[in-house]
Amino acid sequence: MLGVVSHVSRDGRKRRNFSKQATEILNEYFYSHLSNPYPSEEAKEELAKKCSITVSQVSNWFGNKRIRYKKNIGKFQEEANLYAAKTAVTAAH
Amino acid sequence: RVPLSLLSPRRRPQPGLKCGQRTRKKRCPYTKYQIRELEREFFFSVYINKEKRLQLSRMLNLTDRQVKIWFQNRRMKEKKINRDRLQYYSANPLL
DNA sequence: CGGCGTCGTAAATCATAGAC
DNA sequence: AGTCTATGATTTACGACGCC
Repeated sequence: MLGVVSHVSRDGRKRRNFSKQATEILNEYFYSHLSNPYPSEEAKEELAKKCSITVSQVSNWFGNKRIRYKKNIGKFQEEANLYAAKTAVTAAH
Repeated sequence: RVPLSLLSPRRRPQPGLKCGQRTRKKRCPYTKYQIRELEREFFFSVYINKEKRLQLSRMLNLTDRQVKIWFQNRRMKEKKINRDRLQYYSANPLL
């Protein structure tokens, strides 16, 4: 469709999966706010900065994550436990 | 009724879907032809008047509402493109 | 009030990067 | 090297709110 930022933007750069650190940060937020995984605009901006991605990309990531998590909680159980444990540790100290 | 936007920054997601009926229509991708014509009209004007909207919807086999919503979405897409462009350039000042 | 505006989102779908 | 699946982005369709 019309131009847009995705696969190939003007200088032929292709879409890449996000870095492991970025995904880590996003998942930490998601699983520590599992009862309401809807970051405010400000939170999105902060996440975007920390992850070196755009605010739109943060929104896309949460949109995808929410729906995919909801549709198959079982598949994400291991991941959920991992980040739950992680945030518990960091919160304890 | 207190606006949800005041309860917490910006609205909750919840469709609510009050007890009645009105099941949400499943997303139906438009054809290349439909999109070409919608884009053509959008290029002419990003706001479409009722008359042209009715005419377009008849021509493309879409409802009046679908055309209205398509234009709303298309305008939002335009904004997003510009927002992303700005973020891109501010992250890469040399370009 | 009614209609159309934006904003944020759900859900389906698209495109393809990457894992196997 | 070719199949797939996971993942990021885009496309329809709305609900909630605003304005006139």
